[in-house]
Amino acid sequence: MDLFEQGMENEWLRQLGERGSRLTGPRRAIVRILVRSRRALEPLELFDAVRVEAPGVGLVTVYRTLDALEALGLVQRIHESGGCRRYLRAPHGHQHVLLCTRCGQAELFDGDDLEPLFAQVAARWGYQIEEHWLQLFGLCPNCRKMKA
Amino acid sequence: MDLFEQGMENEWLRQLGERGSRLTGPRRAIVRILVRSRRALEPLELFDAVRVEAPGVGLVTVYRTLDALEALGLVQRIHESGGCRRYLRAPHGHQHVLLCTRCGQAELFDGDDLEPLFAQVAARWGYQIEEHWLQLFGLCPNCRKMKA
DNA sequence: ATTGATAATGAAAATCGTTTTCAATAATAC
DNA sequence: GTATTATTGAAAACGATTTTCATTATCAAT
Repeated sequence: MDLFEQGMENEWLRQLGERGSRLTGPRRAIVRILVRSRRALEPLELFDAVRVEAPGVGLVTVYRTLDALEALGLVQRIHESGGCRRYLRAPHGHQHVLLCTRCGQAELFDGDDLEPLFAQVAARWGYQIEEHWLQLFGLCPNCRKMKA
Repeated sequence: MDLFEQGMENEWLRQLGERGSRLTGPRRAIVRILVRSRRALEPLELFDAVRVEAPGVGLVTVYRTLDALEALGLVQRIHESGGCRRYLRAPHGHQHVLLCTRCGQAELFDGDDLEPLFAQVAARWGYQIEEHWLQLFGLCPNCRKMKA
């Protein structure tokens, strides 16, 4: 049923292992939750979720595992006006993040190619563009109904 | 010479006053620095800069003034991978932020109209888009030379 | 399977940036 | 000028994250 998540979980563990990390119980539990979450999660939320299945895990390990996954580019910090501490699986290629401001649900959408805009800005300001961030905020279909 | 900054400074003070805030020495000093800075500044950096001209000002007042200016939409927190604590004068309309990753210099560029992209995403995901957030990172002309 | 080297762990303490509290001060309306 | 009351700076409190360290568990080599 959740073949997609299962596959991603295995891939993340593989990449962790390849990097020389040991595949411990806490790490497996943390990856398992992250891969399956439809929302971006704060370290403490993730900690709570992990402890349901793996009661012994410490908050410090959650922080350390998030760092490792971020270093591998598997997970990304999400920036919001209220604070920037939630993490989400990282977008690939031209994907960008779309967040529901009410329930926090997150989507990764394949955005337009923004290169023309970058070229234009680069020409105007003389900058050499290295990176860009685009994020959209709105109401998901469910929350739109709720609100109506 | 710096008529532009001077004008902006007066405008910010006017808006603070209109909101019912008192025009105190510390506030004037903080606004003066912010309006003239070509870089986004952390509260502590701003504090240091302010204290050169107004030695008595406390760090707490810097925080409180930044909050007030942010509430008025005059100043905006800048998001970066290394942390999200620097503040910059806020973009207007379709303006977005362009940051030099080396020296921290910031530009506000008039970006393309991104509405078509939003409409496309809204249609595909059923979201009602409320807000968007675009930032570019790169090397400014000066830092490009330095590096070469 | 057993072992040994060492990466990873959890708990406690330390640290960092920011916010709260509070008595003293200063800006504004009268 | 004077009274009112927002603003101030210093100290203490705070929450999130990081560091430290002794113990435990993974994994490679036997």
